[in-house]
Amino acid sequence: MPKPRVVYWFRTDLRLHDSPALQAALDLKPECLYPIWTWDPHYVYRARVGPNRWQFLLDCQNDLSNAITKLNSKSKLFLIREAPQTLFPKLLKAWKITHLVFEKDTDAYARERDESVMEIAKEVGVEVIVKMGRTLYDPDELVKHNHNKPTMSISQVQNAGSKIGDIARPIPAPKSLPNPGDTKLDFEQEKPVADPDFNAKQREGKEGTYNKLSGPKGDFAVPTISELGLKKATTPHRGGETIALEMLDEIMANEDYTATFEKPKTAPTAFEPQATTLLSPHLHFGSLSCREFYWRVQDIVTAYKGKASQPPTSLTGQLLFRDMYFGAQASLGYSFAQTYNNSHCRFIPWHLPSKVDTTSSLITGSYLVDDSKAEEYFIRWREGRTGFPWIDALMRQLKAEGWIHHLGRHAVACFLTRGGCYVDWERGAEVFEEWLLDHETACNVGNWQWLSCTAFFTQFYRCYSPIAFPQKWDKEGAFVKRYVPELEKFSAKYIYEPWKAPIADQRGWGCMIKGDGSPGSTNGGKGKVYPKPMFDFPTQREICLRGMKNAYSIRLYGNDPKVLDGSWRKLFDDNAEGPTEGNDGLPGAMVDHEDATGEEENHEVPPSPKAQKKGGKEGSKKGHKRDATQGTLDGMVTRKRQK
DNA sequence: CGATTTGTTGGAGCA
DNA sequence: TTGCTCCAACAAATC
Repeated sequence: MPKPRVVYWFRTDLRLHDSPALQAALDLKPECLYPIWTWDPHYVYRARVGPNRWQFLLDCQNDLSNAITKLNSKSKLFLIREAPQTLFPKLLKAWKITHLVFEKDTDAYARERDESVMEIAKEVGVEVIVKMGRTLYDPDELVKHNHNKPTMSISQVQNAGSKIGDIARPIPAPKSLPNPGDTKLDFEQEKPVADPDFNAKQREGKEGTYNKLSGPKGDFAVPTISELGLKKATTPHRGGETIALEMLDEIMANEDYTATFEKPKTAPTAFEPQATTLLSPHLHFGSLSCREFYWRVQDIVTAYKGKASQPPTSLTGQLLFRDMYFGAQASLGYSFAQTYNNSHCRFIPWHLPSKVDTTSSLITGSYLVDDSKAEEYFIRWREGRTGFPWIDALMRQLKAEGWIHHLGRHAVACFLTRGGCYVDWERGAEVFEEWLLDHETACNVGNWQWLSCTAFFTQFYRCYSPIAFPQKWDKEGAFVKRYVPELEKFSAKYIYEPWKAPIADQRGWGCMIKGDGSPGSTNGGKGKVYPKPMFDFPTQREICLRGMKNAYSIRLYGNDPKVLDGSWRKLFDDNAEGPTEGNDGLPGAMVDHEDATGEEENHEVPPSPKAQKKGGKEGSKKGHKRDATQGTLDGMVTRKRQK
């Protein structure tokens, strides 16, 4: 029997330490091993990925490629610029591959992709080996041991986990790697269809992801930001396994911190240094193994003389939440990431609801502007000019650095949804998806559902105040002053509500509180301005609470027939909060296939709020392409059957 | 079964 | 400064 020729396909496991799948590849004792990456058009065009996360990904790839070369000077991470669905049929033949090995991925799209790749491999007689490695427990196993239901609470995860058994100890990094074989590519490159391109706005140069199979120099190198045409990153946080392991070492060196960590007690206002580990982006890209993290912490906790913290607030508890969200997503699939058709997400008639493609039941990536005020609130929230310094500082930090503290995420998420703007959580989740370095669909979606009280959490009367909450840690407002420098001279008394500062003080502190923070609102060239608050918070909080109480009493979930067909409106008063008016509008914000508007920027503000949906359709745009956020790649990659 | 407790991370007022 | 109750009140888990 000939020796195996193996392709190891890296995805969200960009590391050498503790990779069960890589270990399985090496256990084959292959004649040659090709470590590869393929550019998935779902990531390039359909996921929302800002410059900071692109940079972090390229960092991870560079670091991994260098680490591979250190183990074998003939090897590296081979980046091949084509969609896996079209590349593999050709590549597996060209390189005479016998085995394809990769880490299991239970994200909704990834499952579909991997299914089709496995089918391809079968057709060309290549054996596929898949190993779980991304989470503490295999999400499918968690679900199985949770009575085949999505894991919706930490206790469910703990119960299911205890039935699965012990969490595996990490596997050491390999000490050597086999040579790759001949890397000739004697086939044509097939380019995916770039349209629609959700990431067009992330680019300033020419998009060159798919210019040549082996890259511009033909050496399979990690692409540069300029090759991909991307804007420059602004984050100080960098990727790669080397950095991740250094960070882990540094954190573990502080045994008190590691053993007594309690998430709710860490300060979201800390910035030098941050109060939490900042390892989440590494967990996302796999530059740090969650089992490595788990056992390093657990061993310190076991040996700790004092009183150690416990899950769920402890460091290991944080990993259990991650597993919980993966378990929920693994069970619910595409519907997990949206309200529509989601059996476990409560239906609330938020403003700015997602449009839904009637043929797929998936949200399209664009939304209905049912209310011009809500649209203004959303845009000001996104741009960090709400007039609430705590919220604005967080949103500016998020955009610039790609990371904010977990409690800061709570504050801005509550503010956008149930505790302020009454805007659909899906709007906020999309912004986080674009800007977060650590964006993980399962965790992001789960946390937005949590904070909006649509799943996982229900106590909507527990509402974060943008004024009182940050004072728990930062009375002086040092955090605000760091990210909203306009206010750097403001006294502690007014730092969280600067609109209350006397005009004379505002003048003395060199910043007037006026306008809405848009580029046009200045002080006529005389000093700085910071916007007035966009609403009275106590009033808005009351409106939201009333809306939530009402929606909760109606008790609809995303898969209720009344939600699916639009008759939910009959259950809400015409003057209830949200797009509730009338009894015969379109179902939710459902749109016909052809009516899906492509671009996020397409939202014309309606002349009068609530008027728009009366007519229903906004004019037919025949032949418009489909643009599902979480959707499949229909029409993007065409799989050619091999003879 | 109904009652009680618990749930990672609220706020205001008070001792 | 910390810890307590109440606010107006959800729902799953547990007793």
